[in-house]
Amino acid sequence: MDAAAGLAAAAREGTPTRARTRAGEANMERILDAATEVFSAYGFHGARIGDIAEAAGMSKPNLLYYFPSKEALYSAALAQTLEMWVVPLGEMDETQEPAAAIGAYIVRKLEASRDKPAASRLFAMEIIQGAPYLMPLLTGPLKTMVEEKIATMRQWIAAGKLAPMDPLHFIFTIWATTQHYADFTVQVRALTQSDLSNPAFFAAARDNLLNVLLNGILPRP
Amino acid sequence: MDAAAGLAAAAREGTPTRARTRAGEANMERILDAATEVFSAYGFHGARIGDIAEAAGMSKPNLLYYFPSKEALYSAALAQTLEMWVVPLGEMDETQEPAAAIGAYIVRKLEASRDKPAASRLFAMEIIQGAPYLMPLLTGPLKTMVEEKIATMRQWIAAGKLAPMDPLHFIFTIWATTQHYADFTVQVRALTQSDLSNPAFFAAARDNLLNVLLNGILPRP
DNA sequence: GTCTATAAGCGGATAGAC
DNA sequence: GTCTATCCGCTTATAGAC
Repeated sequence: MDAAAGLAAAAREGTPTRARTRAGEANMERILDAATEVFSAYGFHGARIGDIAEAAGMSKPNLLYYFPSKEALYSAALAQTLEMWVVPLGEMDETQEPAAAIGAYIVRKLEASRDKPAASRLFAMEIIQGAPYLMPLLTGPLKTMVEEKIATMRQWIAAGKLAPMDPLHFIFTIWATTQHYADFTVQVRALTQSDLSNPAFFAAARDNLLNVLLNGILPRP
Repeated sequence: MDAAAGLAAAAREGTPTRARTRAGEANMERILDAATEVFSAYGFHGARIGDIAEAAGMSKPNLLYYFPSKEALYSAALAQTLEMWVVPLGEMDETQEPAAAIGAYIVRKLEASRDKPAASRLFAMEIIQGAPYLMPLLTGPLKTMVEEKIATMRQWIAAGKLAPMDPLHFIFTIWATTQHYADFTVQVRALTQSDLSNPAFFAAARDNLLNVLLNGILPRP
């Protein structure tokens, strides 16, 4: 979707890189993956450039050859994360049936929590810490997109396809519940000895969410 | 409730303090409040003892007179936070009607997000970072308590007072949705220009949650 | 109990050889 | 492009006067 792609692209702006060779690109990818992992686990200040370099299999100065500073690296890791975060929302539109559209969105978000948990945690930490890097994107493109989706849900309600409810708070409810499994994995694991990477657990989480959330908003027959 | 009090008390263990005078106690409280604020905003590593001291209105060495190290201070702030986190869960028991009991729990948690948002964020950061301090409490007392509440919900389901569902995932759903308003305040504010401290916004969030979550689990008439 | 001054160590970033 | 060696600033924690 356009808005989502634009949002992610906007986040990438102002991130000076290096080296356009094939090996260089591969290195940058390894660095970004390592950075996502380490930043999400220790926060911006707690993360050590040396740890990221080690995880990426290179020396500290070599990492700094590709990304000029810790801030630039953090910013780049966040930008990569954003894409995963907003694209699924863009896929929901008013031509679909609400139960199918919202159900698909919930499942996509839950899959994202399963497949890229560190990215979800990185995003969560950035927001918790006040969104120093992402704030312009929240108040700009993300807001526009959310308003679009609220309008879609209002149409569904007007058409009697959804029970009357507050679409904005319902979007928060979807975000909160699906991201919880990634952001609070450690707590989930402590209480269940399992997580989304276990197919049976994933299915149970998915069924609970579809069941509770869709039952909560579909009109009573 | 006993389990909840025990949990919070356990978290306080091993936190050597100082000074038992009245003024000393007041200072320690001011320090803990400041610490909760600063640690939740910057993370453990990002937080500066100097900033906490300033926010508490005293010098850095004086703060270190009350708490022997940054770690001890962090640990103490977390312990204070835990109480707020677990006590409401303990209040839910099988003598109540499920809709009333669960509804009351949701509202209590949402009030906690409104009244102590920094504490919620501190807890979230600790979990996201792997729960280095709280892990023993998660696998021990918290787990016991959650299992108790799951049993309660199973009784309600067996009695036909709740639709068949997965109580554990439903508890995650409640935690996720209520804490979202504290942990992601910055995003919520960016999208709505409001937050839980605004009574109308609080009412809208509460009504959405009660509506969606309770509709989702009450048996169809 | 509270302060000033300072010690000690760590981590981001750079210089410069290869 | 990648490394070793090093600089410099910043922050925790302590010493010791008041």
